[in-house]
Amino acid sequence: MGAMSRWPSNPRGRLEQAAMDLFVERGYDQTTVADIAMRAGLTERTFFRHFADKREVLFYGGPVLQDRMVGAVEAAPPEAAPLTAVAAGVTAVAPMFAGRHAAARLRQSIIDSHPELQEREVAKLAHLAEALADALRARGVPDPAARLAADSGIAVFRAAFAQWVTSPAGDMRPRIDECFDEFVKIAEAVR
Amino acid sequence: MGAMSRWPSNPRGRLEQAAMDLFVERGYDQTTVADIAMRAGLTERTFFRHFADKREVLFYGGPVLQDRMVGAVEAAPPEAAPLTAVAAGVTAVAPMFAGRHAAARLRQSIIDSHPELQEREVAKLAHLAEALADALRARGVPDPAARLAADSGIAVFRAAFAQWVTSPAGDMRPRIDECFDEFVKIAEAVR
DNA sequence: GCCGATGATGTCAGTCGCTGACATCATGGA
DNA sequence: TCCATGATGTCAGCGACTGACATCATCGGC
Repeated sequence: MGAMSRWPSNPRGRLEQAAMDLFVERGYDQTTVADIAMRAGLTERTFFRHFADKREVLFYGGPVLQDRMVGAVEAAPPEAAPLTAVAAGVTAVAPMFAGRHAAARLRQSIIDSHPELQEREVAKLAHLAEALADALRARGVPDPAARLAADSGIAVFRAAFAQWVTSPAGDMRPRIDECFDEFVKIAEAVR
Repeated sequence: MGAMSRWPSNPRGRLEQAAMDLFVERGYDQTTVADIAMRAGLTERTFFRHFADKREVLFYGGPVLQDRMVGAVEAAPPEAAPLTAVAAGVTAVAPMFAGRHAAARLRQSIIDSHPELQEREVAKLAHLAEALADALRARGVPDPAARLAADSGIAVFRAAFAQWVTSPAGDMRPRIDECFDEFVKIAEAVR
């Protein structure tokens, strides 16, 4: 096993850092993978052993977020309504952003600077929605309700995140609650 | 429905058709852009003059759909609630799928066969959602409501489309209405 | 009917993302 | 000590994509 994260090693972290730095310094498409690897003291080939492609270096936190969110949905009481379970999933993830406001902001500015990265971001969110929908189906929620509830949860998350990053630092939780309330109001106002 | 254009020209259509054929015959990543161009009687360079990249050849109908949907939102009565306006946009687009069930099904099976294409598809939907949100903001709907209502509309559209393609041929309109009702029920059940 | 402008296409060369195959090297356990 | 293992380096190559320039067809003006 022994994957120690001492200083000289931790190649993955070094690659992530080098990539972020270079993307900020020169921009995403003025940075080659070879550049990133060189700054991290590694080779291009090694980069691709740690990340599936150039974009992925910015999205490595994804799986953790997904596991947490899906776990909270699975842990919700069986009698909870679909959207209630999804809301539990979304709020369960809020603490993961504590103290990361500056980093999230920087990361988001990079993503917003290049369509290729935005594409990957929405793909990650779609994947997350799919995992949420699967968790709901496992709770007995049929389609299309499962898909709709999952996509609704992601919509709330996206809106809350957007509010959170563009505001001065603070907790993400109240933003989620606000957006969730707003979401319900919008849906009810249609009557 | 063939409408396979006449012999002379219409290079874009020929490229689209050649790409579809080859993707079905050999699969997406066993098909090079040079293959597509050759079958269409053109060169690789010409392919990239008509489509921004290899994926785009499958997504050329996007802008039309978006214009129609956004137009319907803009045309909705000013006093209509955000989600009502969005619903008008989504339903306005249903007729565009009439008589295209088989084609849509084929296209979807190709997209589902490769992550790169799924990524592009959700990116297109995200772009559509953004356009919808802009139309709502132009109607005076503030954030995060505009974003939430737009994403909700896209969620309904996705769910309705998924129901429609996986069912025997028929009109898409009732699917949209069903999914919209289901969506409202889900949102209300949270109380 | 000729002629030059315009736009679409072909040709060529090159960069970069990404992969397979194989060599090297450090580490740790038998 | 030795060798199994995993991480890294090296090399060759494919395919997506782009810029630059040449060619060619078409068409309006003369």
